[in-house]
Amino acid sequence: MLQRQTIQGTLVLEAVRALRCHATADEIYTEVAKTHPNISRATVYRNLNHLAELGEIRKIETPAGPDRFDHLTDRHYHIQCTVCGRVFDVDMDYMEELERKIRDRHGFQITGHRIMFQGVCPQCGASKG
Amino acid sequence: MLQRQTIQGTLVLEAVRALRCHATADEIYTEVAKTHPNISRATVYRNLNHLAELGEIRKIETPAGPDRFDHLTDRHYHIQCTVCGRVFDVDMDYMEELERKIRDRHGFQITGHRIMFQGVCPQCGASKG
DNA sequence: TTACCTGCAAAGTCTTTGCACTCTT
DNA sequence: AAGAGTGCAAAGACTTTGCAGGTAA
Repeated sequence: MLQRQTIQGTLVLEAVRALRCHATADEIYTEVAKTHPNISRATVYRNLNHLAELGEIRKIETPAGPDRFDHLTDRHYHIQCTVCGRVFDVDMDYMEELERKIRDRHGFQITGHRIMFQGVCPQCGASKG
Repeated sequence: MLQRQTIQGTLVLEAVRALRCHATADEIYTEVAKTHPNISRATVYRNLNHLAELGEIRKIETPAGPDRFDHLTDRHYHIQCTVCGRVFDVDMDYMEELERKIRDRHGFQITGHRIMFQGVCPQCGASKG
């Protein structure tokens, strides 16, 4: 159950941190494969999921496209560019009070919430005119 | 380009409205197949996407599991039960002002946002004790 | 008639899993 | 040793797409 120290696991974690900007599993695979060409995608996925469970990284399920992985583990919101697909952090406080409201109104035990903004990033907006 | 009136398209729309509670494509397929057994999943998917583009229904991409389709087309938020996977509407006003904040702070053209709460629904919470 | 729509099957995308082998501990 | 981790390939879940024929307008 406990994480065993492996080269692959270390490289995956380093890659998530190095790529910073919410990389996909495939991007992480490509990054790691640069120095460790024999690694398999399955190992990358397994390590990403494992690290996410341990809280070392955070998995971001995007509405469209593959999941992304964040080196920041505090709760925060994201915005995804509908043109290039990249995901960015949003500068906004986490609104815990929303969860209280829902818990009181509906009979739910709330474990969290996520907000994903959609829009066009400055770069893609500029390139189109 | 314009929607042509077909039996399949009509049935799909009716099924989304009849099922109400955020059905998956597969649930809609099953529902329609009851009266029209020869329909194919591809046709269901095509009609769902088409109807969503036309604004007749709304597609809800869930963080985990298949997309769901909502007969309500106004903007609102959702909560997904992490046990049974069902999606429910949240009784909370749409917060347009959030988008303004982001637009001003980051250089994004915002087209929308979605909030998905996670939790355990009353039913699943009760059944576990 | 036209070109959109359908059903079928195949393919596509993203992720997980079974298996035998290899490592860390 | 023991069993978690690995690589490979296959499968899995969900969705889209190519094609030939059907059908609404």
